[in-house]
Amino acid sequence: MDRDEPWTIPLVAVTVDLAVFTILEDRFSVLLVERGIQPDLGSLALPGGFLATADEDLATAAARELAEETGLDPNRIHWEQLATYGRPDRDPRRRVVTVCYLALVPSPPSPSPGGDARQAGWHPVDEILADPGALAFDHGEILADAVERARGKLEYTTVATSFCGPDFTVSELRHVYETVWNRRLDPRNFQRKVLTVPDFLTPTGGSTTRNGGRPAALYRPGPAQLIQLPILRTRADLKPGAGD
Amino acid sequence: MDRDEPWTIPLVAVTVDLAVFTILEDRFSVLLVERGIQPDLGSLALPGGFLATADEDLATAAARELAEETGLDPNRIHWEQLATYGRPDRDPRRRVVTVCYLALVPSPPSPSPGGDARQAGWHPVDEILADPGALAFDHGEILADAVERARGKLEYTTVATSFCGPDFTVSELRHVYETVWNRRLDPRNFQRKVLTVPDFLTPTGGSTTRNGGRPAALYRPGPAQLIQLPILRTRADLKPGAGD
DNA sequence: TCTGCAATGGTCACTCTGACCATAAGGCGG
DNA sequence: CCGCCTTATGGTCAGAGTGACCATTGCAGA
Repeated sequence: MDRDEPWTIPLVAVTVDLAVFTILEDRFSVLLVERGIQPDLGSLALPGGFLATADEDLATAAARELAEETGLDPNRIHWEQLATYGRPDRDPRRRVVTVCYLALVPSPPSPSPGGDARQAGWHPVDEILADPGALAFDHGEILADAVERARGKLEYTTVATSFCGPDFTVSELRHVYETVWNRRLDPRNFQRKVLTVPDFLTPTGGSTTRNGGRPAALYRPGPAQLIQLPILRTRADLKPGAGD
Repeated sequence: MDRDEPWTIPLVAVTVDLAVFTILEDRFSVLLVERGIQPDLGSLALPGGFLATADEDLATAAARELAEETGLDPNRIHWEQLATYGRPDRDPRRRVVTVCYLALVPSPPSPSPGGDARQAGWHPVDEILADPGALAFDHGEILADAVERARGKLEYTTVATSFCGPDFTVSELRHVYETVWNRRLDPRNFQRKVLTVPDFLTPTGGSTTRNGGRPAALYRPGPAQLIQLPILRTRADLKPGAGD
């Protein structure tokens, strides 16, 4: 910067990007859109967009994009800020800083096309992560961070219920954990654990036979947000002889 | 937005703000600066500043500010992104989005004045948190988030060693935990636990009598970053009759 | 040499977890 | 209507981990 030239506050383009997860056909899935413009025309990417105005609140922007991309009411799903990515060359057209959010949604509607009328769809997370060039820009890195965040939050918080419908069984909740963690959990031990956590689940009083076999008790999410004695996905690995 | 007027990408001013923690005189402390300009002239605030240029990398900006504010080499301390705060009116002068980072530093040098030649100093965290209006803007909220993040990371990661010097004793590490968590830990149980965590601590082979009493073994940080079986700050609360 | 202090060694009861098996309660088909 | 299959839930046991507590050790200082 020329010393004689007065410094002015740099201004930057800001976007919000979304990592929206659900469980579809027993697979941990992420919402991706097909880019309708260059660069990376036709590539898959996380949905998102610029702030609508220079003084749009970040969370408002994220909620707007979330509603647009999923057709869901942001007040009724779990979403939270992930991180901000700010390498200057992450978009070759121009400098963009992106504030990323993750969302966990229950059985989703068919995704609706976004502003660019591009194809949106759910993709199995493990398939996308296995292909380093699958996503445009730095969205592969962002997705990996979001997946790890989601996996971790299932240990310490009650957000797993966000993947379930309004009423669910312990077995259905266990399938959420098994699908997100790629790990089989013992049905008995899992049930004993989650029913021990205070205010994790609230019994509805009803039951269901929708999964066949013995009728299962139904639950709703309880008021707790944190799990004080966490459900550790790696604990079984600590056993002698444990392989992964 | 007027439909007939073409939309242009909004540009926003971006800052990085720092929550830098240390332990000073047995107190969990945060680095604050005294504002040298309006608004809130004279108020305390977290240090930070605008991007130097429109295409300065976010992490580079954070490292630059960190070096300026603490006099420490960012390559030698633990720092990480906290979150991004983007309410449009958080600064009454103009719209500013701030990307916040937290840093954990060992026995600090005296803080150096920053660009505005304003006073910088270390303040006990609990005193600042206890006074809702202590900090300018939304820095009180940011500080609360950073404190909670720091406290949580001591459970699941090895970052507590960042508060120690190059070589430290288990007792000194325990004091870190006790100071950050405001909680007394049993010396024997703490030692047994941290020495059980794989690669948390590496014995130097030496010992020290600097704390009086029986000579204590010295350790350096081991290579581990995550603590698979976490050290839970709240576990003692789970005992029957436990009060907080 | 003795005392005090802090670190470390040790122990026990209790809690939590992983593995496993048994029983119960439905739905479905013959 | 009965038998079988499936899934959910009840129960148990051994081992790991934790909290509380006390004893011993190894230094420094008087």
